[in-house]
Amino acid sequence: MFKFKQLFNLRRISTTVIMSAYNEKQVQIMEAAEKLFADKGFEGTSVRDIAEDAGVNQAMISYYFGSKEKLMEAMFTYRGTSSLLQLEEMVQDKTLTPIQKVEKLIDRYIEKLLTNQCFHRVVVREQMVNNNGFISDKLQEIKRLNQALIKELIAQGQRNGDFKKHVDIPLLMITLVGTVSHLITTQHFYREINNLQSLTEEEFQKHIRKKLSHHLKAIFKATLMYEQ
Amino acid sequence: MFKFKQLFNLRRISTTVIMSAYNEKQVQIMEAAEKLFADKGFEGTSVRDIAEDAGVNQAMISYYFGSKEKLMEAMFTYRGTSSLLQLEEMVQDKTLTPIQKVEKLIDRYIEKLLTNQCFHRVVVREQMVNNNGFISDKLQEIKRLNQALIKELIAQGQRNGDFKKHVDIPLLMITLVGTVSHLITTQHFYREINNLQSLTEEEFQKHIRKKLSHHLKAIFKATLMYEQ
Amino acid sequence: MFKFKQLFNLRRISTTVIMSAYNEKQVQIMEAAEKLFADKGFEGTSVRDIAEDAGVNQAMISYYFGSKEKLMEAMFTYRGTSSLLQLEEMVQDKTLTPIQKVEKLIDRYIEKLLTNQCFHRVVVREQMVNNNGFISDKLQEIKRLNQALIKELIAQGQRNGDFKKHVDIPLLMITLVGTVSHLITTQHFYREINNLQSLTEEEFQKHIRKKLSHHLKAIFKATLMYEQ
Amino acid sequence: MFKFKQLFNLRRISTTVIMSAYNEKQVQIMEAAEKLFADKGFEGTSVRDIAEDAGVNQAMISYYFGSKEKLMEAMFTYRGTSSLLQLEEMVQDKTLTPIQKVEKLIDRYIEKLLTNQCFHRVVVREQMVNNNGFISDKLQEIKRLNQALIKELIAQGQRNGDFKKHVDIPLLMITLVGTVSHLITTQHFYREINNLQSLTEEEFQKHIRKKLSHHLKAIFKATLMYEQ
DNA sequence: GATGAATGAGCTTTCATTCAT
DNA sequence: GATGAATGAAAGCTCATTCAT
Repeated sequence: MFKFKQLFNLRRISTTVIMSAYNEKQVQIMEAAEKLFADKGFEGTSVRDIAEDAGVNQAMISYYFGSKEKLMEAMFTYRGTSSLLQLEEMVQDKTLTPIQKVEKLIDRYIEKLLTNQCFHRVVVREQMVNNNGFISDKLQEIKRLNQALIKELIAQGQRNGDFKKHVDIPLLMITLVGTVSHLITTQHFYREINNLQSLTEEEFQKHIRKKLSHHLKAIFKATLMYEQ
Repeated sequence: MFKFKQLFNLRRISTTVIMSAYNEKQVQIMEAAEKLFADKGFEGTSVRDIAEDAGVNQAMISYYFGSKEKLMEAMFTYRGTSSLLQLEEMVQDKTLTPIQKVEKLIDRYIEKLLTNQCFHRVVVREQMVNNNGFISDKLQEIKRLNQALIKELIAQGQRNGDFKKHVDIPLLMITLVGTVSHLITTQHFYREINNLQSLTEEEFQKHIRKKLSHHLKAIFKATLMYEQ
Repeated sequence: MFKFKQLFNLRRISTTVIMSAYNEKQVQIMEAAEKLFADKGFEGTSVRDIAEDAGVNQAMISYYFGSKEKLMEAMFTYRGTSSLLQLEEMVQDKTLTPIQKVEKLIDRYIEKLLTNQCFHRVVVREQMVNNNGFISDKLQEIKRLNQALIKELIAQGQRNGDFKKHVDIPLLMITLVGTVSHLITTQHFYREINNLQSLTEEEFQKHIRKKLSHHLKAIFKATLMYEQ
Repeated sequence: MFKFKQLFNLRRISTTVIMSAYNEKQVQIMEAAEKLFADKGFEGTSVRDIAEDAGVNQAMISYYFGSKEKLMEAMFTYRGTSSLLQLEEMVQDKTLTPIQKVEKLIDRYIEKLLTNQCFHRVVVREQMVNNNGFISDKLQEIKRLNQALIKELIAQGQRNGDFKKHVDIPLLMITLVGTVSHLITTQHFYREINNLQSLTEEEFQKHIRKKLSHHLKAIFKATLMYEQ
């Protein structure tokens, strides 16, 4: 019996290939689940639905993940690893000014959430639950780490005099995440209210990417920098 | 049989008081449901849970609302009525400057969401679903109306020269809603990451109210007004 | 919702009516379950089977008993109460000699097991499981009480000189129970091997009742009494 | 494919040694199954459980035995062979008196059941099922043969005047088997009720062996022999 | 008007077995 | 010969709803 064996393998990273800890079928299942959880929520999605969409047998979900719950956790392990903004090297990058770093951070963050909209919607649902065990822990870890790195990044700008001394970093983060997040989760309203139905899906995504980038950069600059 | 008779006509009793169309027991049920839907989602909450928490018979939910689904819709009718920011008179108020109106708007909005956190968490969950029928319609109507009023409000400031000409109002709205919303739905993380566990619940609520107000006003001013 | 409410009512005993703690439908279910558990074992019987045989909906079993497990426990509560041999008054009866009491005991015991063969087969299966929780406790309680009463009964015979001083009461009990029990559970072999297939079921039951009575009384007498 | 080839022919290798028709792995599986079937019953035991306890692959059980059902049958073939009390030579043994033979029979029987308690518990469960196909046949064959031999053995005593003429041999057999059987299957109750928890497992087994031997011999003597 | 009883449909999970190698 | 992967079937249970009073 296979069950859970390779799940805890470390991800081996070579120059080009990232060996996933999950095999093809598992990824297939997780991606079907992700889409459904995003649309209908965890409880609103049945294992039958997932199996059908993933084109696998219903029993295979238990076989590979143990339970629906564990499948969700696996999804967070799978996606969650890349939810860290991988800011470390950027924070230390000496070729960029703090303001360039902030701009890069904003674009990178928008990019990350927009290209993982399904998973992000799952996160939005799950982070509302107070004590979600494994998932809460995972999310808290990611949030804590991201905030620490951004704090350091802003501290650099404060040290060299580019940024104001007193900045409410936690709230600024919440505005960044909250703005992108809210637009992602309510984009159908945004589209309709602002009469953007004529755009193709692709154009629309490009549109909000650009708008968000400009808008958030302006907010960050206004918040962080002295008036010029 | 009683069913659904009076549900959809609000009876305006006097000039100022709107008597709810829902009787005591119905409100009881809706409030229990609201709390549970906020915590565990619509699908994650059983009619039995609601009945238990509301201290009523399980059959009574179908009896009073027709179905679990309809109960949710009733909740949106009940709460949704007051979700309109009631901005009309404020927009027309000639004793306030546009900038004062914006500040009042922000505080009113923060206040509204913070005092209706449970319902707001329900909204956050529900607005993610694309075609939610009645609920989507209700939400869209509210969003559309709110945006129109704010547009008019900002237009006043633009006309009298207080505000910049080119403002991305939709995105500014999304930042307002997204920031408050994200803080509400992830407050347990915010509290832990920023070491605010020592505060009482009440102190913590006061804390975020003040922080949000200051933070969002600064963002709005920076976005709307010319640098001085 | 009904669930488990009246299960813990005390059995009210009036002159003629014994109010069962279980309603008609519950008894119906328990009797269907008893038959099936006897034939196929607890694990070999599905809730579907029980529901079908009892002529009720599958969900009703959970509704009335909570679970399959709890149904079994209810069965032991229902039948177990009468598993006590109700010897108390007989033990104290001064109109009977000890030897008459022993004979009455044997007949009563044979009678009890033969008229409750299904339940008895369930007991035989269940008593093999070492720590069966509620059921083990129930069985132990019954066994302990029965043995205590028989000990007292035999002590009476020993005091008045009818019975031998040194009698292995526990083993004598095991012979009594084991003999009846083994014949009940293997009666189809007994019938075939001893060529009793021509008897009707009723005749056969009468046959073994008589045989057992005679056989066990002889053993008890030989074991308890001095040779004459 | 290998399947079932050699299962049903015992190869008599030398005059005294019977090489089992089952290979090491098969025996391993059967012994794990025996323990589990004894504890939890056939239906209560999953193929996975057996595979785990036997330290083999789950598929191997179907591979070696065809099915779970067939595994059980194989177990009866494996153990059942030795379930015959091998009385033939004893019955014909002219160096022993009938009474000695009966005593030897009792001890041998107690010994057999006590050293094969697991298998015996499986038998107790299975013999309750009315038409168990292969297993019923096997059991009936054993029971029939044993009873015939004992009949002959007792006939010897009757012929030489040691034993009474009218003895209910079938019931006497049932008392023998039933007593040992009932003690084996309810030994945990026996131990507790008679306060024997201080004994080690080994001491306890020795204890009941001795008690049973003495008790059953007394019963047989009283039943078979004239009072002296 | 209100509710205990009842239920069909659906849920997640485990089952024994077979397949492909 | 041996086994990891896979699966249809069935398990026990809970669901939202309706019925009968």
